[in-house]
Amino acid sequence: MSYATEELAARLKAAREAKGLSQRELSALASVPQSHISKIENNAVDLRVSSLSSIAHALDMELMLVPRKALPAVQSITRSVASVPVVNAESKREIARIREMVDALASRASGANFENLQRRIREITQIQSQLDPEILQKVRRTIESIESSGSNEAVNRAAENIRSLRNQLAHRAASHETPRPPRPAYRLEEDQDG
Amino acid sequence: MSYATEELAARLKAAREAKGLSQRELSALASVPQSHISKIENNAVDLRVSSLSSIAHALDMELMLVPRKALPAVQSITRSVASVPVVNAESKREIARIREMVDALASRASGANFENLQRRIREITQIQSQLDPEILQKVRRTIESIESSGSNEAVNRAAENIRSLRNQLAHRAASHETPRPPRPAYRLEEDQDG
DNA sequence: TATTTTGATGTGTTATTGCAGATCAATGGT
DNA sequence: ACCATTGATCTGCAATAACACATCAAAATA
Repeated sequence: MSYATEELAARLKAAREAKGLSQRELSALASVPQSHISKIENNAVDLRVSSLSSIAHALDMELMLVPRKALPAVQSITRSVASVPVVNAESKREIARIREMVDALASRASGANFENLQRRIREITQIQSQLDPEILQKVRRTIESIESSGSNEAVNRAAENIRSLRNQLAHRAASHETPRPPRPAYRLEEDQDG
Repeated sequence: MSYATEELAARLKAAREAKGLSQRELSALASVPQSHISKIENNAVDLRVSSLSSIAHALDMELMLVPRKALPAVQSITRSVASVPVVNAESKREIARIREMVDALASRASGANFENLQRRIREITQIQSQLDPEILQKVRRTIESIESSGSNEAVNRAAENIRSLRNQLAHRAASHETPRPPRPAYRLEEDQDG
């Protein structure tokens, strides 16, 4: 469609992929037909604000009006937060599979132990940088080991296991990763006219 | 309409009023019927993204998708930039009148001198905080003085005059205004879970 | 290789926007 | 008192988003 919406469409698609969701999965979350999502991502429709908003919500995003003056700052912030740190397709699939398994498990297991496990999983999948399929497969196997027994003890062991993996990742990241955003990276007052 | 769009509508209205534009003026700028703008501001329609976008553009705003994580930071920034610093109705009218006069003048006058004057006027009307009707009336009188003569010299005098007024305002603001955002006012990583 | 999943595309129907143009009460300006 | 402007509201009409399905080729998975 118009140039103005092009970026929004791209952002939606990027956000969905960053979350490792298929169009159909997203369509379920946002209660919108898959066909429609496809059209939207291809910028083939001029959709309604409510639709855009609900899809954005499903992707943990918010639709906002930001003053031109604040644009550079806002863009910088969203970039630094959303920055999709190159999680390859295989990792995404692995993450998706793990999520499924946990969801399936949720019907049987419950309680503080399980919630703890869920948190650990959320933690490790949120690291994103340094996430590679091997690690994720370990995570998956760990969870599979619960599925058979289902005991509280197994849940705890898995949680601890995953925490350990997460720490390994964090350590790896700390050693040879981008040290830190060196500059503030945004400022107000873009000096828009003399 | 839906709760989600309510804030957008409110922001549009606020932005328009902050610019001292009437619905009809905005409708001209955005090529959208006034009746439609009224409905939009009252959140009575679920409008298309292109419409929202074009109106936002006319108001110097941009439609953006921002990740939940970045929301607090972004809101803080946009607030600090857009912060409608209580320009009362009378001042708004005064500003509008000044703009009209300048537009009218633009048909006769032109050149670097006139552009300079225009910039001065933009500057002073953009200060917004500390703008009171008295000052604005002085500005208007100054411009009126050009209208009669129309000489280049008069234009220059007016520009200088307005610059002086602007400096007074800036000084006033610096002395007993909010000193500075004392805290960063925003941070990333809203610690949204565990 | 066989199966499943994914994203893109098509069809028909319904609901609603968006536009045009007019009206109106309230407010403000002269 | 008179006139202009503002914002809200109504009409009809055309365009099209949104939906529910269905289908399909390509890619991923088994």
